[in-house]
Amino acid sequence: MNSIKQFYKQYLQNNKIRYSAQRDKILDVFLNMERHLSIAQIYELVRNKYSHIGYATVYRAMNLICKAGIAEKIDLGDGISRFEHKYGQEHHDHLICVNCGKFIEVIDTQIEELQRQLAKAHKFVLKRHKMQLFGSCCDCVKAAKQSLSVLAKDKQD
Amino acid sequence: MNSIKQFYKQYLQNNKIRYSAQRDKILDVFLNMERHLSIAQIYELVRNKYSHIGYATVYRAMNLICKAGIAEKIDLGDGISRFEHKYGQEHHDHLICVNCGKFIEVIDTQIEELQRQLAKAHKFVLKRHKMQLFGSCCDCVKAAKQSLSVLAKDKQD
DNA sequence: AATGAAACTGATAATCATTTTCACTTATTT
DNA sequence: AAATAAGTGAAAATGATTATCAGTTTCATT
Ligand SMILES: [Mn+2]
Ligand SMILES: [Mn+2]
Ligand SMILES: [Zn+2]
Ligand SMILES: [Zn+2]
Repeated sequence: MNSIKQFYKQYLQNNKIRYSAQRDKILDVFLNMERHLSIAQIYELVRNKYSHIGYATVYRAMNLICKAGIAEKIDLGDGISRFEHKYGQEHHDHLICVNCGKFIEVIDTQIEELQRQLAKAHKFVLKRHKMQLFGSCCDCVKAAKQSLSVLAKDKQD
Repeated sequence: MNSIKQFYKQYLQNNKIRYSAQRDKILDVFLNMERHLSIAQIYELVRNKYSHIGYATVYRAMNLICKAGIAEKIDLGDGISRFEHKYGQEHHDHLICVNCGKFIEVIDTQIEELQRQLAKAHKFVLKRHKMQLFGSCCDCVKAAKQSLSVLAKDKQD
C-alpha cells in the first residue's frame, strides 16, 4: 500500500534498526505534512496527533528518515533545519522570499549542466550542490508598492 | 595609504562608531589573513600577535567589518561562519572539497545570467544568491586513487 | 584640565538548535 | 524465561553566537 513506508521498513531491516511505534507516527506526520517544516513544527504536529513523544525522539527519527533517503534536510543559514520530501522527487533548488519566507521550488537544467561543466573545468568530482536565490516574491513586492503609494497619498493630504 | 582602513575609518565615523585599538588590530589581522577563516582562527591570530583581546570583541569587530562591506560571512552549513574579503572583490561562488576543505572560487557569468532569468520568470526580485558545489578536489581524488592501488597491491602479495 | 555622557571592552552568562547521556522500557534472540 | 540489543524520554551537555554588565576609554563641553 504505502510504498514509502515499505521502503522505510526495508531500510531499517537492512540496517538492523527496529521499526518502533514512535518512528511510525513520526514518518506518518512527515509524509502528510507541508513542505519545508522545522523540527519544532514537526514535533508540534506529532504532539497534537499522538502526544507523549520526546523532542529527542523526533530528532532521531528525522535523522533516520534522512539517512533512508526519504527526507532531505535543508539549511537556509538561519540556524533552523527544515525537512522536505526526497523519496521519488527529482532534485530542485529554491527561490526564497526574505519577507514572507515563501519557498518556490525550481529546477533549471541549463544551470545544472553549467554546474557540471564548471566542476569538470576545475577537475572537481561533484557530489552535490546547493543553490538558493533570495529575494522578494511577487506578492511581497506588490504589498510593498501598495504601502508606498499609501504613504505618498498621506503626504499629499 | 591603506585605502581599506581609510574606508573603514570613514564608515565608523559616519555611523558614530569609535575606532579603537582592538578594532584596528582585528582589521589588520583580517586584511592579512588567508581566505575563509573562522572566528576561532581569527581569534587565534589576533591572540598570537597582540593577546589580551576577548573572544566577544572579535565577534563584534568581525560583525562590524561585515557591516562596513569589507568582509562577508559565508555559511557552508557546518555551523561555523567563515569570513572572506569583500572590499573591491567581485562576487564569486565556491567549489568546496568535502575531503580536505579546500575552497575554489568561481564565477560563471552564464549561470549568473540564468539565475537572473529564473528569478524574473517567477516574478522574484533577486537580492542575493548562494551557490556552493561540493565534491572532491583533484588532489583528493588522486590521493584516493593512489591508496586504492596500494590496497590492490597489498592484496596481490 | 576637569567632568559627564557615550561608546567600548572583556569576562561571563544567556540563548538556541542539536546531540549525548543514562536509567528505564520494549523487542528480539537464545 | 533469560539474556541481549535497541529504543525512549527527560535532562544534561555541547558549541556557536549574542547579551549583559561593571569597569575602562574616548569625546565633547565647560
Ligand atoms: Mn523544496
Ligand atoms: Mn571565497
Ligand atoms: Zn514573499
Ligand atoms: Zn580536497
